[in-house]
Amino acid sequence: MDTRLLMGMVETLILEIVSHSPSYGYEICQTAEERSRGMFELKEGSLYPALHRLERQKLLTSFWEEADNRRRKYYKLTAAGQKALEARRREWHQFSTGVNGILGAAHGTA
Amino acid sequence: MDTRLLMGMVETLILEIVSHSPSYGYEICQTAEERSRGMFELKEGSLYPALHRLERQKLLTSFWEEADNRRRKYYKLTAAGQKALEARRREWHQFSTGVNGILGAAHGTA
DNA sequence: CGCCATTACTTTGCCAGGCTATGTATATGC
DNA sequence: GCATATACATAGCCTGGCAAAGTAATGGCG
Repeated sequence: MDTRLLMGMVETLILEIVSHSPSYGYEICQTAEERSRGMFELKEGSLYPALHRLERQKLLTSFWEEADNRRRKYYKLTAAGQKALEARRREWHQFSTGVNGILGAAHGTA
Repeated sequence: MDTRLLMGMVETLILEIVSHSPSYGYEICQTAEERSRGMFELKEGSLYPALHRLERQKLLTSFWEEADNRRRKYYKLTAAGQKALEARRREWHQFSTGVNGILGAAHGTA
């Protein structure tokens, strides 16, 4: 898997995962891996900076919580984050339609 | 359209377009735009360097040709290029499946 | 005939954002 | 005690898309 493909998608995936219920970095990684059936292993060096960017952009807010004797930084979607997620969803849809328009053409590949 | 999404796809799109019949930079741009229905406007600063990379990797070969009083550098797929294209096709399929596994989940979006 | 748009290729340099690697800290198990 | 898993953070590398600028030839228009 060429990780370059992930460019620009990491934030979208985070927004999506957090949109279901607040989550924290370590768990977001695992969720991404599970829900993509092993396709995406978000690396710490991509994940945490992305979370910080999203928070700076006010698409996420964070709060620390103690559970299982673990200190965790939970992130939850803001209203703006919800809107951004919807926009990114549409963007992904357009993008993949565009790619399929090229890759799929004259191949019956669908 | 977040152009970051294109990361890593430009080469694949070029391989695909050239696979039908040899083409040259300017025409590849137009083909990409048409076949993606205006989604992708490959920029010169991405296109030409990508063509050169692909040639260095021996996935494409080039030849100059004069037509319509225009000097054009045509590129055609090599056997290795054909294999690479198939691999990238599969990669794209996996990637988009992975993304849809996350974005599509619990939304019936498909 | 001069000027500009279009076609056509190339290259420089910027910058976003993925990754590796490293560092910190705590809990649990052996 | 020490290794491993959990958990967060950051510095620095490197890829590759983009804007912008340069080169050049063609053809149309006034």
